[in-house]
Amino acid sequence: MSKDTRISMAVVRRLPKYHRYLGELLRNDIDRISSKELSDRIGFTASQIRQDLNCFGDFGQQGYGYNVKELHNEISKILGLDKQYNTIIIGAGNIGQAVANYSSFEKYGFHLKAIFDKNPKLVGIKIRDIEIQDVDELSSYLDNNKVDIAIICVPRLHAQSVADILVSKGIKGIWNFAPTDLQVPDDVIIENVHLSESLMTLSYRLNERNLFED
Amino acid sequence: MSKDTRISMAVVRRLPKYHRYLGELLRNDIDRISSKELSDRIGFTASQIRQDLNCFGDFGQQGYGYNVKELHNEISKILGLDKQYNTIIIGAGNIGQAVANYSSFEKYGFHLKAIFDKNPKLVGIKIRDIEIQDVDELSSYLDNNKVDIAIICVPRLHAQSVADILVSKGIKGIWNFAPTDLQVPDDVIIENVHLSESLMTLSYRLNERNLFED
DNA sequence: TAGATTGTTAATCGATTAACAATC
DNA sequence: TAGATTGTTAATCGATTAACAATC
Repeated sequence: MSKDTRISMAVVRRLPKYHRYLGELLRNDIDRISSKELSDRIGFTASQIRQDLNCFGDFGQQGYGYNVKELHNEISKILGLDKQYNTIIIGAGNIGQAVANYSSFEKYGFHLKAIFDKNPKLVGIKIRDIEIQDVDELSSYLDNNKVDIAIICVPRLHAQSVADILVSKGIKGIWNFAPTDLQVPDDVIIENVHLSESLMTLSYRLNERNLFED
Repeated sequence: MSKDTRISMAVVRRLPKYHRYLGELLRNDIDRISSKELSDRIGFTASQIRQDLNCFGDFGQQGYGYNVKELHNEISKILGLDKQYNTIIIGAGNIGQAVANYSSFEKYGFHLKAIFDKNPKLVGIKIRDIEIQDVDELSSYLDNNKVDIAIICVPRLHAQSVADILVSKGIKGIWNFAPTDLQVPDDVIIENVHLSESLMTLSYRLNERNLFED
C-alpha cells in the first residue's frame, strides 16, 4: 500500500474527502470511476487526484479508471480505518458530551472507553453507558488500560496539564478541542479542532467580500 | 486597514491564531512585541509574520516592533470581530446543543438568536433561554428576522435541503457541521467543520509514523 | 485494434523564507 | 547616533496543473 517519500499534509487532508466520496459512490452502486468523473464530483482537478493517489500505489488501470470498492478499501487502510482505537474523553462539558454522544465514530473503529471530568456533579452520570469518572483517576486509568487516542475537551487553562499527564503515560494521539496550542514531544501527534478560529475565518470572509453590512 | 490584492486562504487561516496569541500577550500585560519574539511563541517564521501582517497595513515600527494592543485591535477589525452577528442553529442534536451552549462566541460578537429542530421532543425546550422551534418555522423566521450566519447541525442527508432554504432567504454565511459538501451559489460563504475528517487525519498520522501498533 | 485513461515527468503557479535597505 | 527591527524585494521551496507516453 505504500510508496516512499514523505506525504505532505496537503495530500493527507484530502484523503478523508476521497474516502467520503468513494463511500457515497459505493452506496449508489457505482463500481468504477475515472479521475475525470471523480474530479467533477469532488472538485479537485483530475490531475491532482491521480497525483494524490499515486503517492500510495497504482490503484487505477489505464483505459478503465479506478474500481470504487477497491479504492475505497485502500484509502480506508491508508487512513488506518482498518484498525481499532481505544479513545477516552477528558472534559464532559458541552463539547465533550457532544463528542461522546457522536456514536458514528464507532463505525470507523474509534471506541470510546472512558470519560473524565472534575465536576462532582457530572461524575457518576452515564453517557452511552459510560460512567463519567473523576479526572483524578485519569492517571491510574491510563496505567491499567490501553488508550490510543485521548480527546481533550477541558477549558483552555486546564488543557496543558491534562496533556502533560497523557504524555507522561505514553499517549501518542491527542484530539484537542481546547482553544490553545499544546506543548508535547515530537512523537506525540496533535490534531486540533479550533472552533473559534473556524468561526473567525467565516466572519473574515463575509466581510472581505462586503457581503456583510451592518 | 487594507492594502489591495487578494489575500490567500493560507494567510486568512493564520489570522485567528495571531488574534489569539496577541490576546494572550495582552492578558500578560506585554505591550510590545517584535516579529522575532512572536515567532518564538507562535511557531511561524518572523519573515512570514511580517509578510502576513503587511497584507493589511503597516502596523509595525522599525526598531520597535509591534504595539500589542494596537495590533490585536487591528486584527480584530480585519476578522470582522468589531461587528455584531445574528446567528441561528438548525439541528439541536449533540453538536447543535454543544454549539448553542458555547456562550464564549458571544464575546466575539456572535449572538445566538434562534434554534430549530424537527424532533417534537426537542421543540419547546430552552437552551440558554432560547426556545427550540420547529424547523418548519425556519422560512418564516428568516422572513422576519435578520440573520447573518446560519449554523447547520442537522444529519448529513438533511443538510442540503436546509442549505437550500437558507440560500433562498438570502443567508450569506453558513457554518456547516454536517459531514457533506453543500452546493450553494458563489456569493454564499461556507465554512466547514468536518469532525470525522479531522479524526481520520489523526489516525493517518498515528499509523504513518508507526506510532500505532495493534 | 482503437479509445480511454492512467502514471509520471515537466511546467507553472503560489507560498514561504532569506536578505537587506529604509527608518524609527 | 547606533542598534534594532520593520517593510519589501528577490530567491527558494513546494504544491498544483498540464502534457503525454505507456498500456489496458
